Amino acid sequence: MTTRLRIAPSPTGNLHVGTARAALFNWLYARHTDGVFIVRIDDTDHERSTQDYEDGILESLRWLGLDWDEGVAVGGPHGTYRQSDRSDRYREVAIQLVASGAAYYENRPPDELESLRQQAQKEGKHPGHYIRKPSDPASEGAIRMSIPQNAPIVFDDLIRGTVSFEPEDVDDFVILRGNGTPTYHLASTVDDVDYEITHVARGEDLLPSTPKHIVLTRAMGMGEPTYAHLPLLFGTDGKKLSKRHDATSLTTYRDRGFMPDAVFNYLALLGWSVDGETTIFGRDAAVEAFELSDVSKNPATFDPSKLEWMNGEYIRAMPTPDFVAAALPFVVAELGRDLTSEEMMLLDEIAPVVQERTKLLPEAGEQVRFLFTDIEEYDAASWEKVMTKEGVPAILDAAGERLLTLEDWTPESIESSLRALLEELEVGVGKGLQPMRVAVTGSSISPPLFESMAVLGQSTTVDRLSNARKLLPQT
RNA sequence: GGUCCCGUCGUCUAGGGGUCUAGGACGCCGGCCUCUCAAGCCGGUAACGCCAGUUCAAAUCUGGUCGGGACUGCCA
Repeated sequence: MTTRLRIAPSPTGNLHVGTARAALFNWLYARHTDGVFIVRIDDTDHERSTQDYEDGILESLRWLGLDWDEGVAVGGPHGTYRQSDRSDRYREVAIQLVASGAAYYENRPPDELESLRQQAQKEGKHPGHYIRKPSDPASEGAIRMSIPQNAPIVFDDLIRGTVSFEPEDVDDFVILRGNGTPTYHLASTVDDVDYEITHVARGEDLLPSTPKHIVLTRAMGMGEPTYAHLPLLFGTDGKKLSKRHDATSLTTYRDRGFMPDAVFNYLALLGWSVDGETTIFGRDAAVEAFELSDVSKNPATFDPSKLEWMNGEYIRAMPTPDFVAAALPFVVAELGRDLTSEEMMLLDEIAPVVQERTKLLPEAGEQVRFLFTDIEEYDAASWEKVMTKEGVPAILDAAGERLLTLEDWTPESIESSLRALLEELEVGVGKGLQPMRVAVTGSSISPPLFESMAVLGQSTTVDRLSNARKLLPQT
């Protein structure tokens, strides 16, 4: 039997990292088992669902490299499908469940509602748990599931093991709202049945909903899928990762200059490992080794610093042309304009030494800025620390003079020329080069100096040495 | 409050009765290298929540306890 898995994002926001991680695990298992991976758009909340969010979520999934199988689910864009297209089906099931006695119309007299409200208060439960909010319109015909009280609801979770709920702890939950729209529980369960989903891997926050889904599935006369409840992702405060934490949507990671392969790798490591030793691995290796039953039970704290380290690993491992292509948008953003074709050549030239020093793509923009724009102002701390030292004017003068007449303008030639000069001046290499760095790049932190000068060009380099010199007192 | 889930270095994890004086990775600290910054290399720091029980032997099994989390909506 081929496995069939799905991810069901709701288009009420951008793709959340928690959802992305769940998508990743579903995708890994589907690919590992040569199964099917479906994307379903859970847009039963009409108020908050938007087309833009839907498009963004699909784009994020593609960015992460999670491809879904088109042609299995249809009706939505790009081989996905939307629950909003299946309203009739959900209503039909709800009616059938009422007919079979598995569900009932909620229609309680006012005094009974009041006593329920008081009971809810006493038990510390949300009042709406028993009664609809008065402000809700058209509430006459809500349909609730009736929970069979004869036996505990038990299931074997691939990750948790055997989980059991007593029926009296499961409330009669609404499956069809008063306005005729399905709730999440109904829509999701009906779809899992209709699309013959074999494995439901989702966040542990849905563990308490699982008995509801099982009751529903059985009432439809079907057997439930295999469940695998993934450990939650926590923010650094130890709470479930939610919108209140910063950077919870996948697009922020793309925008901050993270590589999809790195994010994929990092997310896969949250709750799972290849062998306990391997840290860096690609999609194929993950697909090869992945088992849902190997997923950890413990919640995982999202650690941005490890992700950043990993991103650096991936950036350094890329072919340089790929790095240039990935970094270009961030260079453009840094400059606020496009690069000319001449400037593109300069970027290609400097790229290797910048690539080594880049952890997040925007850093590449900062590093190469000095190549494409005049130095409007020097970094204040660098100037203070380096340029106010004694002997700096003489160093800059001598360097400018020497480089002005240098014939072979290459990093190697510049290096030997300047090293020889500093030896003549009896100035240490470290001490002597820093003023030049500040003069040429505007900061005491920059790509390697000789490469920087070589790419910048002879006349510009000499000009910048002289410009900085003019700002210093005459000796 | 009730129900359910979870507890190995600060963080992600390996481990599932002896090979564990607990391994790997990030971070942090120190050193080397070095034109700055990175990278790289070397070294260090640091954990089985606690208490019982089973056993010749427990991080591993059992019970309890403490702690954390999720859910408790006509949101998903």
